[in-house]
Amino acid sequence: MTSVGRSVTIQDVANDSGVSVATVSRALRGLPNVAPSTRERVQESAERLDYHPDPAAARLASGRSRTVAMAVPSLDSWYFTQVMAGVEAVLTAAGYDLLVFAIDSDSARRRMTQGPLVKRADGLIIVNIKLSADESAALASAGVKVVSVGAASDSFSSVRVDDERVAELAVEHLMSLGHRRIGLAGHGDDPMKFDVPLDRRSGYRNVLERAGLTVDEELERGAGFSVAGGSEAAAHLLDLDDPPTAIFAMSDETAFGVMRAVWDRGLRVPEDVSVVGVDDHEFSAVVGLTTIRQDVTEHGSVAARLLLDRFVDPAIEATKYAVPIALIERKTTSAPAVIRH
Amino acid sequence: MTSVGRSVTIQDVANDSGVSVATVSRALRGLPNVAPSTRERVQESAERLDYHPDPAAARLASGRSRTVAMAVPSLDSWYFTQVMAGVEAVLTAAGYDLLVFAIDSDSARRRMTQGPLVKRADGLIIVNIKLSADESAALASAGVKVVSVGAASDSFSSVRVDDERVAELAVEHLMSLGHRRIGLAGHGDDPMKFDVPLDRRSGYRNVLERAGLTVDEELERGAGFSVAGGSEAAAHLLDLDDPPTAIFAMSDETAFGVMRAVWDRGLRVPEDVSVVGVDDHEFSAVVGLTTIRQDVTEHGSVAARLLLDRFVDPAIEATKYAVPIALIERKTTSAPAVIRH
DNA sequence: AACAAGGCTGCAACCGCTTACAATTCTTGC
DNA sequence: GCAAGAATTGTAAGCGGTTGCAGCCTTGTT
Repeated sequence: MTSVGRSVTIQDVANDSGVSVATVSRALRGLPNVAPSTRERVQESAERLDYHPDPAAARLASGRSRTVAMAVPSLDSWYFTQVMAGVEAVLTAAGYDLLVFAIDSDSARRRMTQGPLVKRADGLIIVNIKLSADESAALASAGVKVVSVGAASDSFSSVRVDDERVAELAVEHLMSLGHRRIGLAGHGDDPMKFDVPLDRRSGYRNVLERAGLTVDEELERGAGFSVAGGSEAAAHLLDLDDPPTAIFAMSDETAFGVMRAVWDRGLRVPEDVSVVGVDDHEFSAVVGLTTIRQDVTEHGSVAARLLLDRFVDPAIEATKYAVPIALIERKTTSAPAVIRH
Repeated sequence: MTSVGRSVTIQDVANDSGVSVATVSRALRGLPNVAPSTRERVQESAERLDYHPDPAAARLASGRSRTVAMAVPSLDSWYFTQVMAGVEAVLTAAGYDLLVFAIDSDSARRRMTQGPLVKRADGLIIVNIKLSADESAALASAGVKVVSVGAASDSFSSVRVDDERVAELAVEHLMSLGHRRIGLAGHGDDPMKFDVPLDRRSGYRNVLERAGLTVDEELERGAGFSVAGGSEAAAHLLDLDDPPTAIFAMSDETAFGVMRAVWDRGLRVPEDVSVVGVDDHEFSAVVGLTTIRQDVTEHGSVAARLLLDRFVDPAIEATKYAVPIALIERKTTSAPAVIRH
């Protein structure tokens, strides 16, 4: 029993409905030049026989895989999986498959831009990964459409937030509360070299400069977009001779780490140190973190949609989609205990 | 420029190395019965030409896709993505592709067990989803190997924790601190009908009964494994005439929601209400949540490994792998303010 | 009534790889 | 030195669709 019964093929449907396999193929895929009555008959047969085209065969014959790959630096981060949720929803609705890759090594990265991956997907969504010119060219010449989330690009569409503005919103908020010595946690050398941290640092500096303050590089501390990174950065900042009264963390996860470090020193948030993050992570509401909200799932759904559009019309121009942002004030920011000037 | 150049095929390698395509195929896949010298020559050609077999063609010819699908109730939960990280790492190392599906509707569920999915993957990893006998049979007869994470099964391998024991550890810990009125947040009618919540409730009840306490169903409050669910459940429990002095939440995410609700009432954790969760989520350390630790990523890697084993030896028997657990005491549990008896 | 123009269908050639089976070449035992 | 058996390699038939091209039927024209 449970023999792996040969599954029903297009030939079976053709026999059943009395037409050729070519007509079945055309009828089922909604191509023109099929008599309505024929199409109906074929559809009825297909349904009755529970026919499902073999994706491998279709792929081989057509050269299209109806699959898109998504490459992220790591799978265990909240941000990436939120994006993935958005991507998956749109793709599934359109009948596309989603292939997932973690790009956590050079070899994985090579796999992404060279042979293997390319033959598996029609499109690629990269998240917080910046491609080199060579890599972009390789993908383009292989016919793989790319959409970038997080990092901008000239050669393909991207969806991101205005990162400078994100930082400006956060820092302006802290300035308006009276803070003048504001730490920065989160820029730094990202292994994937993408520009989000740099843009956010620019925004941070813009606000300080516009207010006539001098930028103190001592207050800028690199950190991964992670809890651990935030803790490490905050520990450093709090140990300064003249520590900041507020810290702008480049992501909520970083901010949680910052808060942890503040608490570990017996200090209070926001009485001793104000903290503001970016994302509006699910737990931000739990701990009352003030943050710059962005709809991360929307990043994913927009990216998927842009890619699908590109499939139907390859000539469509690359667009830069900016997701809206907003300051969400909660309980981790307040006026500094001692106003400095 | 950037013309989509025809990529190099097995025929090109055959020509280059002066053998037939059949020999190339055998040589490159490491099959026996290929002269060492020939194999070497073929490998050298393949490498020089940058040959990568077309997965669609291989799939069509062999009937195997070297792809496994992973189905989760939702993609935006910490738990599922941790599992995914473990799965992806193992799969990628073995040269397998990972297809991801969110099973959030009946139609998605049907898609999983019937035609479409089955033709896309050799194996399926389901997380916190319990298959009906019909569904299992459908997959088996289609030749798809299944491994379950979270839910147990008789027909295929599963990896999970001893859920009764998880709950016992948590509740025993609370009892040892002196708590006698302990709330439960998290069991309840899961849309995917899986048994983790029920088993954990059993464990919870076991401890109470062993201690000679009567089970008060009023203290058992359903909730999704989410922050919102935890808040809702805790709000209900705290409104009881005789509220619990401690709450066992079935996941850390649930526990965070519980804590939120406690704080919202102006109460303190653990002084007024002790809280213990399950998972050891990344943020548990941040907020100091006492929890029952389980290595979720390991769930994924073990599941993937079991599946791969099954591919090489289909006759291998279904195993039930239990991931170790441990109580991690932090700062959300303490003796109750008033010891009742 | 003859003819051109479409609208539908079927034919058949791939797509690139796997794998039975046949063919050829080596080894070995005697 | 020769036949049998083992080790290699080649031949060719699929796998299940897609799609360019040709052929057959209707219709509408003149």
